[in-house]
Amino acid sequence: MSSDTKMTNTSSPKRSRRAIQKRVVSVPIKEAEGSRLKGDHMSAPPSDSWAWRKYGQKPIKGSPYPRGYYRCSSSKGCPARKQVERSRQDPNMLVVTYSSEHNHPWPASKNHHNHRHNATAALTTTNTTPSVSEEEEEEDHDQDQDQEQKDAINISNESELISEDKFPNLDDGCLINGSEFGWFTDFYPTSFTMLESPIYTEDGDDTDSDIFTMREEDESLFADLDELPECSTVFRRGMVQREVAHRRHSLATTG
DNA sequence: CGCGTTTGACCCGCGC
DNA sequence: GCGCGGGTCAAACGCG
Repeated sequence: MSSDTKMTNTSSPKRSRRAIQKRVVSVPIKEAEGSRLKGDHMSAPPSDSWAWRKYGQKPIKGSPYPRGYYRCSSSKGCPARKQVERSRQDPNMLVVTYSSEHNHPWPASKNHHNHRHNATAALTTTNTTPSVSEEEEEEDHDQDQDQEQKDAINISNESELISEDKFPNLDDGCLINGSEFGWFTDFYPTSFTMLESPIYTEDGDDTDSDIFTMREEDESLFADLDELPECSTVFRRGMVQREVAHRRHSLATTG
């Protein structure tokens, strides 16, 4: 039969659907974007500069709100995916789960106030490892980490769950973490909360910077990290934010 | 006319 | 082996 052309056959199910690194981020719903149009039945996913196309929506058990599935429409072969759902505890919060990374540079056509380059490159180039790591970094792992995903929902409530317990590596790789969140910060430069749980899978050895390979395109995102009056309030919520704040401080001082 | 959104169906992984 | 829940695709519709 040649009428497959879909995952039904072939496609080599090498990796399970869950065998993909995921990053959960909680962001407050911005009315500005929420009321963009269509009324209010839309959760209005925060625009992170990338073009996302909705390809599905499903009600999630345990949550009164449905979950929307987005895909990067900038490039056809872009594996980048995004899941947006409203927090069960804080309807005012949006839980965005990012999967995979973009395999292409920015959609130059989409002008987008191209931020001004600050000194962000300093940290990004620290552990950057251009090369592969963008098509088959999907490792497999799910144990307590998976649990965090659920916690992520609660995090949006207060973030009390974010403790050293969850990020033992942070003690040694705080910089790396900072870099990871770096791109997030720019996604919501106006009012983000950035409560995320890096749920990368483990393979046994390589689970470091390789997970987060940033490129210049990503770096430019940082540039938007200026003074966020809200950040002072948001950052104190978790050590994760603290790291970023610390990083920003460094940059501000250095550059 | 093209693109994006919407909705239903289908499929897969996992738990019981 | 069956059922549940979740994830993705595909066709249709609406808007720009």
